[in-house]
Amino acid sequence: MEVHSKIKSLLKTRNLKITSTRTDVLMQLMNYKNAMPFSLLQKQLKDTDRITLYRTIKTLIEKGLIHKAIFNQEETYYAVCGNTCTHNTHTHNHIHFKCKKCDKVSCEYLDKEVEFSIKGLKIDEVSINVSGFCPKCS
Amino acid sequence: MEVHSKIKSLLKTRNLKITSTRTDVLMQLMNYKNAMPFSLLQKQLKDTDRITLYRTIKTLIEKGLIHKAIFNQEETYYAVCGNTCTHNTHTHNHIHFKCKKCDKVSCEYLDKEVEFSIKGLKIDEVSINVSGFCPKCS
DNA sequence: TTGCAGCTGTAACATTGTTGCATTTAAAAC
DNA sequence: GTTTTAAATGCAACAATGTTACAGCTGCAA
Repeated sequence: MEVHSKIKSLLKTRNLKITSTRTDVLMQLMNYKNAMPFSLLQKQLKDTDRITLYRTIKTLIEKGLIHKAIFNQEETYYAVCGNTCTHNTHTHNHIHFKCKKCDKVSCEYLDKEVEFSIKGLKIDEVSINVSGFCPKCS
Repeated sequence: MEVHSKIKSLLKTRNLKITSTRTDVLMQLMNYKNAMPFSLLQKQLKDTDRITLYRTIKTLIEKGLIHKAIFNQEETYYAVCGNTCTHNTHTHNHIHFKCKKCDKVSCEYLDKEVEFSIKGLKIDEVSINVSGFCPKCS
């Protein structure tokens, strides 16, 4: 399916109106090979109001269409979710990698889901962020 | 060794002057059984200037005496490091756990260090944050 | 084509954190 | 115990990031 139709269908299945901001955001994230920093998203969509952008992102996250990656308190990055995410389950068998040199953030998929068990604790969400050097920067 | 002397010695080994703010911060973190949210630290040390507190924390992190835990973009939590941390190596064979109900954040130590290998990437820092329910809240 | 729920833009505000600069203080040197 | 000074502190100003309230606009269903 062509990207634009795919976006429309994604929005429709979540009962979201097809607005230009939503389409633009999803388009940007889909075409960007890594997780996209907010500042870049804002730059690319410079005619879109900052607040609208925040609200759009919030909605898309809530509906399981995109997710965010944060390393410490640095800039927030966004990426589209796989098919497994819905409004109530963000299943992420992936982790986030950030290159310390070029700052690129990417989603890395793992063969097996990482499991933790710590006595006494009922764990239901795991977030793993690793940093190091990407192929280009090593 | 008594806590106050221990703090003095910790600061001395890092060539840090023994100031009341530094002593107070370390005292608070050492006496608090979990990782302490910044707001609480600020409340406990309400006579200390906010900026000084930020700078003190920054220094203590740089010297490997404390570390921070962040879940998404929520409040920052701080905890004292184990003996293995220095100014250039924050060795953490521990992960951070946040209870979704009571918001307590704790450091959980793992038997074995978690290792990741993803083809092409040179990984050198791993940060793992899990959330769920603590014994009291399950 | 019309009605309206819900999306958008503007303004105002809150929080978190940083920087510059003048003053104070820890602790080394005397 | 005094003096000295590099480092630490407190204040003011600022920047970034994000939220809320409200009036106006728009997607889309009837």
